Amino acid sequence: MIENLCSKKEPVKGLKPLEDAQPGKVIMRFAPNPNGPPTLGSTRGIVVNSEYVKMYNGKFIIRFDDTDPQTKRPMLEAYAWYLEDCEWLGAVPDQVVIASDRIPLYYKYARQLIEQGNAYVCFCSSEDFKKLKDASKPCPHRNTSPQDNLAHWEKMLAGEYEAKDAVLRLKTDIMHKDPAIRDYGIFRIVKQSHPRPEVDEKYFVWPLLDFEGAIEDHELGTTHIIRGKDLMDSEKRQKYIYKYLGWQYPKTLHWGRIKMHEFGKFSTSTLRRAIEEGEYSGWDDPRLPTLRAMRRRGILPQAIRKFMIDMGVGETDVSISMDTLYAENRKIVDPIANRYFFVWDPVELTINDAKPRTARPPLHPTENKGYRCINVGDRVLLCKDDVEQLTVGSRIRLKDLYNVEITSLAPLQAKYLGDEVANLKKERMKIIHWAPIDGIPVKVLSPEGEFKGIGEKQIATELDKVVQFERFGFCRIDSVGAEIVAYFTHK
RNA sequence: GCUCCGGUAGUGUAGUUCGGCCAAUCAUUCCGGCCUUUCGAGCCGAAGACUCGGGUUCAAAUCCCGACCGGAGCACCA
Repeated sequence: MIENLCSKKEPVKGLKPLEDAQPGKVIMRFAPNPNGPPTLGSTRGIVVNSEYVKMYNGKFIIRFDDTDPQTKRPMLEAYAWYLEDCEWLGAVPDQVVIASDRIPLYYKYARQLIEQGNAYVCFCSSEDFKKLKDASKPCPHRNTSPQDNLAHWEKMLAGEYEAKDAVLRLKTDIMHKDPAIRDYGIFRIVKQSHPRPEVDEKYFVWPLLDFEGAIEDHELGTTHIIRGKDLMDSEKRQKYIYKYLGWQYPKTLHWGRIKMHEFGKFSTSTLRRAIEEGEYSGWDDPRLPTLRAMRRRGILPQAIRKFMIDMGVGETDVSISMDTLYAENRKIVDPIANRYFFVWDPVELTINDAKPRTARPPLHPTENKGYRCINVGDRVLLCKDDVEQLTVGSRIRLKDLYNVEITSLAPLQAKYLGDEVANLKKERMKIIHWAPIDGIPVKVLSPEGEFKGIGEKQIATELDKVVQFERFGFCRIDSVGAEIVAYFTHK
């Protein structure tokens, strides 16, 4: 009873239940065109689809919709990138399908539709057809007999027509009130080789998305489709195919556009060009919204999953800030990241009367993870930013070392003031971090540019881990050598 | 031009299906305070929204109509 009263108010966490979802029977797919690496945008499709499949103990399929060798030409490496990134995200597919391997299957159904009189080969120019279509008028080829259409189709397949000479259209309803639905094209001629060597120049006739997707969704047994709002019309179009073939259409869900504040509009093709021109270092340049870049920067897959799942499936277009993703990541990373000193734009400070000693700052302020050891003589390095705040007489605390008082600015010198930590606040002493003069050079690559400086030698033990450079931010240690390269994660 | 979809705080999101329990959820952001040998974390507090106008109703964020705003489709792209 009491539970009843309280339950109504409880907010539903996670994804909402799927309509008509039978546990164990749900089949969903993520269908990218591998014409570039996965980005944060694609990630939504990977995470949400795979999460639903997990919820219902179903089957998750990745299907490469790579049926355009020309305009949105697939990139050979990207097939593997998608699989890698899916695995990283904890969304290992139960099945992988490549559309360009299954062209004969599409031909089979095309033939069936032609024989039924539900598809016809159209020789209109696209402009002419559009005019007729917009006026709800059938084109002259609409009434061609199935026999003749079949003959034309065979010629298409044999390469006897050139690109743009002919297309195969589905007969829908030329009077349909929505012009987007009327007799749309399902196959066109593209005489260009496919990037996959297995396919290469095998085909002259390629299916268009609505056809390829419709056939595959049925063949794969897809029960639920989640796709962008921009493909809402696809459902209306594809239902004609399903009707003609006597199939049952999957349940659909749509989401709006997702845009990240920090990344303006970008398309895979413009990014690709910018990379080729050297504007970016590669697809994992920390300034890019690709998953590879996120991974390199130390954004953890769990954070991305949570971020995407919390966003849910809404038809509203969303424009979201990376801060939210960073907040999720910080929650995960903060308790496990070891702390280190990294001094950018270093300036040397000499403590005239200092005795050598070994500083032992904790690896973590709250977790009991041990200490790091830094040997200090009579000189340390400070950040230029901090030094600029100093005047002769400034008293500062060198974090986890000792207190000093500035005695000279140029050269920068100080005198030892004691180890006492109790009165720092009372004396309003600023606590600043430092680095040993024999530290290791560190370069940090961040979306805002590069930071160069010196860090503790022990950072070299953290390869591939996310650490926190105190008073700087979290970073992933990318490579270790004479110089350490780190990728900035977030504050 | 034709067609479709959406509009809850700065940003996401819950609630909209089957009107009342919504003076509206949660998170993030921002601000204030506490704590802390990091400008991190933690703790406490505060601010902040139903696009507008009509209608139906005892009662509307929720239903209807209109306007406005935003997005999308009408490709031989995906």
